[in-house]
Amino acid sequence: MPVSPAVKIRPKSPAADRPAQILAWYDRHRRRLPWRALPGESVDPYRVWLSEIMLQQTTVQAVGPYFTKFLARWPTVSDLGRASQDDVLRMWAGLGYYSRARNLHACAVAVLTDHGGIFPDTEEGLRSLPGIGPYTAAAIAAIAFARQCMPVDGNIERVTSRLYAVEEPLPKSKPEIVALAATLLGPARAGDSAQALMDLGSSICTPKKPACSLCPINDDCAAQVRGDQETFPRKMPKKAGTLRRGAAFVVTRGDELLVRTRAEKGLLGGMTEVPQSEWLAGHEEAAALEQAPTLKKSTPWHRKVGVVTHVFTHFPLELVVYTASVPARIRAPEGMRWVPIATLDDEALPNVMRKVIAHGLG
DNA sequence: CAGGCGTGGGC
DNA sequence: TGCCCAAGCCT
Repeated sequence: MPVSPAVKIRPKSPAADRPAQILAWYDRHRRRLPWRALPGESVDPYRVWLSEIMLQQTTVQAVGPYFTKFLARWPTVSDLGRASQDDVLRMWAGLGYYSRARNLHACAVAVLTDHGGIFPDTEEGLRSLPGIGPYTAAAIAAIAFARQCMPVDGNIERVTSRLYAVEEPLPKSKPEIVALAATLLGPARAGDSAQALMDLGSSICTPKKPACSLCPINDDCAAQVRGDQETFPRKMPKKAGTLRRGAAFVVTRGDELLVRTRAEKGLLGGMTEVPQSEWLAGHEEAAALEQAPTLKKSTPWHRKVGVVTHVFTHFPLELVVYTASVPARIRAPEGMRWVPIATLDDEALPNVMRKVIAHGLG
């Protein structure tokens, strides 16, 4: 008996079955990650929270070692709440977006002092804590507490916008995408539904060259049917930042280096740096040199050949590096301190400063 | 509410 | 190389 045409064109996954299709795929292809409980294992809200904060705008690969380090040093949220912010910043150094580390510590303190060391178990309660926004609150509520929430991150935005071919560009389309993503939530297993979409987005429904042939809901995807799935999600063009320049001063006193701590808020807040000029778009090197630390009457500065470049999210940076070596009797100027070069790894040094120091000492 | 806020990897 | 991107939040 010949196969009827109707059989060939019937979708294999009607829209109503999407949540089940997605969960079935997840049960076969889920990633095993350090912060994920295995099937049947109890979920630790602390681990879920810690991983979600670290994963904000950060790749799984980068987070791995940091998550392990944090968990070993502070096994519970109460342990973290009793730590000093400086210890937390030092442990976070290199991971970027340092306000996350400050908020992480503030959140642990709040959970310890205001909630007896127990995380709130609702989306609303979580949302009130520092560093926990709409996405993270929904993610923790769903994954750690089985609440019926669908967090919407970059992955889920992409999957959803392709599935429904959402034409409106982000960020205006965000509310629409959030509403559409919620339809992918099954009647149970909310946390698995969310993590399934994230895994799907990271491994199959990728920004470039998505592997649609492997997707469990490919024949149900509006963009895939049209063939322009790579163009989703639509986004508003972002404007580029202006190049800023400055001068950094690498001053040694024997085997010690002169450093200071940045202001608590703003760019690289609370992190360690070498003394340096302001970073300005209309930078003039002579003026920058006037902002060198005052050490003795005529410190002989040596300008290192070349520049250190660094690209922040919103502007590129070029730093020229001056070095000086001063005698042992020279004291650190107001607000600065000497630290042994051998212990620099223990400082809260952002990567841009590690580049500067390497350039200056090299 | 648009812009500030790090870093590393992929192409 | 230069650009885009990666489990966003805060103001």
